[in-house]
Amino acid sequence: MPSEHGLSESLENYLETILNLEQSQKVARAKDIADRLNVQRGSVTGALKNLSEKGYINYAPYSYITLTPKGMTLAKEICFRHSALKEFLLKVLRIDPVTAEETACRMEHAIDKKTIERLVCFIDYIFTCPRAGEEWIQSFTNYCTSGGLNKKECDQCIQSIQPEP
Amino acid sequence: MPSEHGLSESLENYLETILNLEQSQKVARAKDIADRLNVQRGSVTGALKNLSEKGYINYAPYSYITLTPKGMTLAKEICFRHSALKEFLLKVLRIDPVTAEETACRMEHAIDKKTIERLVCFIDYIFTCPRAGEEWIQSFTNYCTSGGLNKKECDQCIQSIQPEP
DNA sequence: TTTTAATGTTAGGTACGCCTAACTTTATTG
DNA sequence: CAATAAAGTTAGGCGTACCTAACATTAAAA
Repeated sequence: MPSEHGLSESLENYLETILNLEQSQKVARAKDIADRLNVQRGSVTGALKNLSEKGYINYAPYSYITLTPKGMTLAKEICFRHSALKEFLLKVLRIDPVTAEETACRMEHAIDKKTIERLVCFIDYIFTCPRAGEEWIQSFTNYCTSGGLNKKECDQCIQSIQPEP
Repeated sequence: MPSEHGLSESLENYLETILNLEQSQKVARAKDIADRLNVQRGSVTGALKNLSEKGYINYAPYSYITLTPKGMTLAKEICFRHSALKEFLLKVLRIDPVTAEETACRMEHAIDKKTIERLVCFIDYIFTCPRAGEEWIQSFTNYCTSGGLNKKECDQCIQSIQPEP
């Protein structure tokens, strides 16, 4: 079992896609799942049967697909991991949107609950703590490109975050 | 192809293990690879053939295994991803060592070059920038457990990082 | 409503990555 | 140097996750 709950990366992706489709369209159709996951329609059927057997979706041939409560819970969890990772990549590391999306898509299956919660908290901390924040991240991107910091700029920087008297 | 170079997660793990064994022992023996990856000896042979065909290792039946230059480069890259991720989990997020190791092991196959470089730079920045640093991370762990910051403490905190006059 | 198009399913095939069990080769040691 | 142990290989099997192509069903259009 690749992940904590025992679903393969592939099945996690199906579940996630089903939730996304339920939200944007009203129903998840096999064709749309196939399109989003870049697989053939035939492949979807097998995955759906598998998810159904494991109790994550309600599935009957030729009928609509819905998530069971269990499936919904897990699907939301996966989506949450995805968006948390993407937010970190985008807003903290300032990775370009395309790479951020792709990377989040892969990493979401590898990260455990404890770590994702910690990561979310960290993002929160960065944008709450006055020692960090938006400009601090901006300074990070400068640090990355122009390589390094210098004492004078640092002193000025610290002055600039003094609390109002 | 799961990763940028086209090796599966499984084969990446073999390559990484071979490098680790080359470094600790002098040679990588199939038995040791099997032990480290928790697979049977028979499974190793197949993987070695595969890696050999793809040009990552020198392999002949019943002889020692060595990395080709190409294999060495990639193996080092994988190890680098592993250690960078682990460092982030340990020193920044302050995840416990066991979880950090396990999570790094999984995430190392999902993260791309651009992102890992950025992450390394970010860790660097955190421990270089006077607005961040060790105590800032410590304060993060407090933030996580006791939930939140308050203005007074924040003001004091900022005072405490004033540059020497 | 009947034809046609779109969608969904089935069946058979491939590749991967593991397993076990039998066998071969190499190493150890009495 | 032979007997035995350890390590490596092979062969056959299983589950996953795809594919294609043919077929079934449902939906849309004439």
